Amino acid sequence: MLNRSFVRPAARPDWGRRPSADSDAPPFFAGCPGLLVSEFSYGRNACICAEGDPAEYVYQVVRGAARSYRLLSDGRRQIGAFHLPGDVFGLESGPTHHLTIEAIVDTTVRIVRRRALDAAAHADVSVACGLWTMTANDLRHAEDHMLLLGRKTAAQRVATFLLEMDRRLSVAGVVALPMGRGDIADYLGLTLETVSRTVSQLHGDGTLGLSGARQITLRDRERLARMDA
Amino acid sequence: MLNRSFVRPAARPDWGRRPSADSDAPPFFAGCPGLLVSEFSYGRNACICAEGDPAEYVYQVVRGAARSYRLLSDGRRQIGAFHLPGDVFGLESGPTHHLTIEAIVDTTVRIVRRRALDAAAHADVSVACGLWTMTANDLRHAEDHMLLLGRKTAAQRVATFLLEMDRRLSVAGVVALPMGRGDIADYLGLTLETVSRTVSQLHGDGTLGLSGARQITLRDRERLARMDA
DNA sequence: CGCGAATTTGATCGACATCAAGTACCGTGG
DNA sequence: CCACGGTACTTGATGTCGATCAAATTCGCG
Repeated sequence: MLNRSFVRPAARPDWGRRPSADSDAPPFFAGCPGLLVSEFSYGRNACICAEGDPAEYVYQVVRGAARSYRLLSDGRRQIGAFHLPGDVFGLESGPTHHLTIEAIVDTTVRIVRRRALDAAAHADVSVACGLWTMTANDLRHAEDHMLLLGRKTAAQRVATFLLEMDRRLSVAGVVALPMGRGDIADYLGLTLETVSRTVSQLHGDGTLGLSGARQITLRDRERLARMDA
Repeated sequence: MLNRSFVRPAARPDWGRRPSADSDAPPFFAGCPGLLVSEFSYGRNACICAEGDPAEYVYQVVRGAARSYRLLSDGRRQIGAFHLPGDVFGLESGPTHHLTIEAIVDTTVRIVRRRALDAAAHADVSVACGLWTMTANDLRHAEDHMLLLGRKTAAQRVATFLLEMDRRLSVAGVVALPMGRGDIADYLGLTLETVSRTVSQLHGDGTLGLSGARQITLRDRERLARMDA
């Protein structure tokens, strides 16, 4: 039943802390005066926050990527979302995190205290609406993903995934995936072998170009979109 | 591929409109002065709102039940949630609905205008937080459901479903399901035959008591919870 | 009571999982 | 720069769970 190597979340690393600095990622709650933002880095596979932890911080990816997931008792894992540069994650309405979140590669994030954000929301309704909108966007993504997990075929899942990553991180027509086949499989509710086979097939029929397993060129977005249904 | 009869959403019925009245369901945004609440009824399988519609109203179930879902182009359907008495649904942060919502049985809802709610949220931060919290609760449910759809076995899905319905609508130890096997299947990402077989098996081994297909007694919640993993 | 819809049950099929090698890739150290 | 080792990925053979196809039954309701 265990379909992956089971890496227990590591303790939060202390290295990498550095003073807040400007960067090229989009602003994090710009226009909120007095919101203290700091930067923090995590090594590959480091745990950023665990299910059940008090939700003390909200995060924004500056560089790198993260995965958030839930586990079944036997280790089966469902990744609910990938967080890429610019994305905000770890935002909760309640007191604790519902998902475990780990860095996929070496990752730098900005963080703000949840309490500070609450205060800003109370002072300014537009901040409160911003928080609501971010959660609503996450909900919309989850709704789309439920349709994928419940009803799409393996080929459709992979096509949807590639189009999503193309939209979110393609540069010069090339998608440079930060995550491996195992993470993709746990995101799509498949096994890594099925993901690999499906990608190979799309490569074989010319829909994809590959330069290494993680450098993918979408040669036929039309066809991918048609598969997606 | 079509795994269900395909009923196109009916037009919103006009019958059933009645003056706002107190009822036994929990209060709908209690403590918001000047929020005009009215009541509205829908027949079995009537469409309450469709994907893409402007999100003009927010709803609360008074009596009955509703399903919200998305469709693939070939008619495969994924139900994201069931809405039972007391539940608020159709709440959007953006301008349009993302899911189609239909009455499962004859259903009465309370409605408030989305604009009125926005106004109340701007006047009172606690209302804004309440809206955020409701969306966050929906998100949590969706996260749980992604784990179910992506990684649980058929038996685990049915067990999870029965425990959810037990929690949400059991009266005197009996769960009276408003929805049929087809709706359950589209909620759990299975076929109706698989749902039926799994329920039959749980009945056979004494875990469930049945009085008609939709009157279910959970005789062994412990076992269901253990199956659920 | 009788009709149509919902549900159950049975037989078979197929998509994806599992088990099992083999191969490519990448970082490290010689 | 290349050899090495480990991890990630690919590919192949086989198995299985749930889907599909196809009848019975049963249920709910007029």
